[in-house]
Amino acid sequence: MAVRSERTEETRMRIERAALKHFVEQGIAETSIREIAETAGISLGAMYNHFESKEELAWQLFINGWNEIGQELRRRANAEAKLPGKMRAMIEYVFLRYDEDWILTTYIFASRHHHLKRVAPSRGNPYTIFRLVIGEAMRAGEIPPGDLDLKTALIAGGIIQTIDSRVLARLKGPLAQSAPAAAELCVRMLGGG
Amino acid sequence: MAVRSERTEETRMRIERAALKHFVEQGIAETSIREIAETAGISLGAMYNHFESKEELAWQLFINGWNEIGQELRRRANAEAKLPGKMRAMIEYVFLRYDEDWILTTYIFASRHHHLKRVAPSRGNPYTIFRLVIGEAMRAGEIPPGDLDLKTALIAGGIIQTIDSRVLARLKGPLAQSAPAAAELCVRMLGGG
Amino acid sequence: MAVRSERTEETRMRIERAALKHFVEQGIAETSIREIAETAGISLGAMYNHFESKEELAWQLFINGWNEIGQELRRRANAEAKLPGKMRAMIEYVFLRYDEDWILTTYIFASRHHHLKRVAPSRGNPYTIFRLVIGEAMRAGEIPPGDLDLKTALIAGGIIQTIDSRVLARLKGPLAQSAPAAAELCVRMLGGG
Amino acid sequence: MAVRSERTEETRMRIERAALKHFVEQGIAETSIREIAETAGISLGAMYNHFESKEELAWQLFINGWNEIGQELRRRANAEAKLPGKMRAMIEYVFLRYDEDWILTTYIFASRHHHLKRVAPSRGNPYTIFRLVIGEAMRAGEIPPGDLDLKTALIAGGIIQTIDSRVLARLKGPLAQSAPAAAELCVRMLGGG
DNA sequence: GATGAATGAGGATTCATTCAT
DNA sequence: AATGAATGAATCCTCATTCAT
Repeated sequence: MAVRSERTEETRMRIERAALKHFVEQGIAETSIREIAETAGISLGAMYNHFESKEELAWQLFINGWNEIGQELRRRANAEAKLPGKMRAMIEYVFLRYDEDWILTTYIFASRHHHLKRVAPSRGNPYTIFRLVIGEAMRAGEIPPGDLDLKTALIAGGIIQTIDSRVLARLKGPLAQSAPAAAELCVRMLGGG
Repeated sequence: MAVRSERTEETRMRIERAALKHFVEQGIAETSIREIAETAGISLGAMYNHFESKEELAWQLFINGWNEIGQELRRRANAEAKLPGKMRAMIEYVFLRYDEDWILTTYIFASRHHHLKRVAPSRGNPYTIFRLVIGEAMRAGEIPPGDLDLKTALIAGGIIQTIDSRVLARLKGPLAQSAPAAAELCVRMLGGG
Repeated sequence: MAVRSERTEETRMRIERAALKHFVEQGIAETSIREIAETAGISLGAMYNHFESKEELAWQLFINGWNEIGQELRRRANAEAKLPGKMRAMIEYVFLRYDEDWILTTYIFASRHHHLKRVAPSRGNPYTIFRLVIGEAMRAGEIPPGDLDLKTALIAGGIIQTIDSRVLARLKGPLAQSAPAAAELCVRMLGGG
Repeated sequence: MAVRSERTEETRMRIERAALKHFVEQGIAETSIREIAETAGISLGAMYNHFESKEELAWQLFINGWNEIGQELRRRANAEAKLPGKMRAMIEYVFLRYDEDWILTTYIFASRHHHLKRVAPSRGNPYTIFRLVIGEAMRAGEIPPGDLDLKTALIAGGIIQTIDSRVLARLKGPLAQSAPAAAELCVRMLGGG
């Protein structure tokens, strides 16, 4: 039983990695189930023992990662007292996540438009966490007041673009080492520190 | 001749608007030529009198807008002497472009990943313009030195996200009026002003 | 224009005849769209220029024929004054229809279970017509009273089975020539004449 | 061993009932082995410990019932001396069978077309029994001579339709109580009594 | 006997593109 | 230029059946 379960789990993992690879390289719509199956080393039909549909597979990969990032961002932000620490912890986490598993992290951020219609804006959503953190800093007087949504968009968009640019090979080396610099820039933008 | 040409041009425009609408709402891959034709009010076959292929249509819509934005950004940046003016002029332009034609502007930025394999990184590319402007400001001593690519990513990504968030209805009203605030934040991030 | 329309109509007809042939020989579920297309001499994809789906094709073939038979039965019954005449006219029509186009007539009756969930019980429905005619004869005192539904089922089922048995090659020759005998038996069953 | 066998038998029964349910509700082709397994509460693979194939399962369910009905019809007909008694006994049996197990009886008659290619026309076949009984009555002078096949079709088809109409909710209450009326109508049709 | 993952053929449907009219 | 039928490859998904455990 344990053996079966392990094997099943292992197959599922192979499918997920294969799917991520193709989704990131070609896009979701441009990837066929057959391609994923071949890369995963299983038959076409077996795919459906593990996932209901291609869209569901894409969704599961997205939402699990999306929520995990959101939750971890919240946890790391809460562990720090002030904005600079929070911002640095958050950015560091995202960049570390990228260094650990660039393909998953890229997928999550690159496919967010495809899925965002289905995501409630407040459920473990990374955007929301950034918004909360910036809003609190404003209320605490750490940074000057201002258009919260604008600031959130600038910060969150900038961080995601950093990953994007990396994928397009504009930035080299482990991304995490850029986290302090990025965090400092972000805090400075917000008028803190 | 003139009449024919006007009509043709008008049909072409209808096709482009129809395509943009569907591309933005559903994505390029998820949009069929038939849907575009129906929305444009012409027959399926007639599409091919105006465009070589769906991919070519998507590409033309993208690259024309992309280059236009890049060129206009360069022009506006060049018309200003210092970073704050440049940044403000650039952001204002992007936001005005969005207010004028949100569907096209959204399409350009949202579809950039689909097309970026085909885009040389330096040809009238908005990223490149931001990079040049920030790089010049560094060399001129207007802002402290630092990782140019990181800064470019943070600035450019932030601005694009602003549009994205607008589409997801997180920001209201004409976007252009947020340009001064956004520019100031960006300049501050870069350590200028 | 007229030519196009004629051609289109001719293609549609070829599809319908091909579909009927396979549906009757193999059953609806056991017939593939590809088989129909091949028999009709067109490509697989072209099928969908003429019918939305296989189920829709099967349904159109059924409901058009079903309603036509119902309406004609009503017309022929109305043209006669008394039960024997009505019954004979009705049965004759069904049998003639079979002799003219056995494949369509067989299809209609053999596929009725597949479709009957979708049919309102009273809209031009052959059963309903038989029921009306028998009910009127009862009220007119032409035949003794009794369980109307039972009688309708016995009469209608018997007539349809006649066709069925013919298809299974138990009855030979033109079916229409059996109409008078069948009608007489039915009237006798009902206690008329 | 006995225990095992009982369990096995019980499982087999559950499969059969599940299959009948789906076959009657959806049709044979439209029912998957997986659906049957789920309704029966066993795993997909276990199905094949009990039946060779879906078609074989459908066939066994049909032919066992079909032959049982044919044999019992013959037995009941033989136990009566004259046509009215025979007809009444036969119809009563079919109707009782329906009241006892409508789902099986409905399946048998509704699926007969699917299987009839495989059925020899004379092996315990209910049609054949009706044909024999009517033929004998003719030869015995109980009823006037006439087209035997036509009469058989009318009688047998009528009786089956009675069940069909019941399923479509046109007739209410236990069907068996309609047997005397139905038998009388049939005898009258044949010119007997 | 039971389980459910694996297989791979088959089927419905879509779709970009072509082409005769 | 417009029309829309025709083409056939491609895609998603289903399903009967097998088989290792």
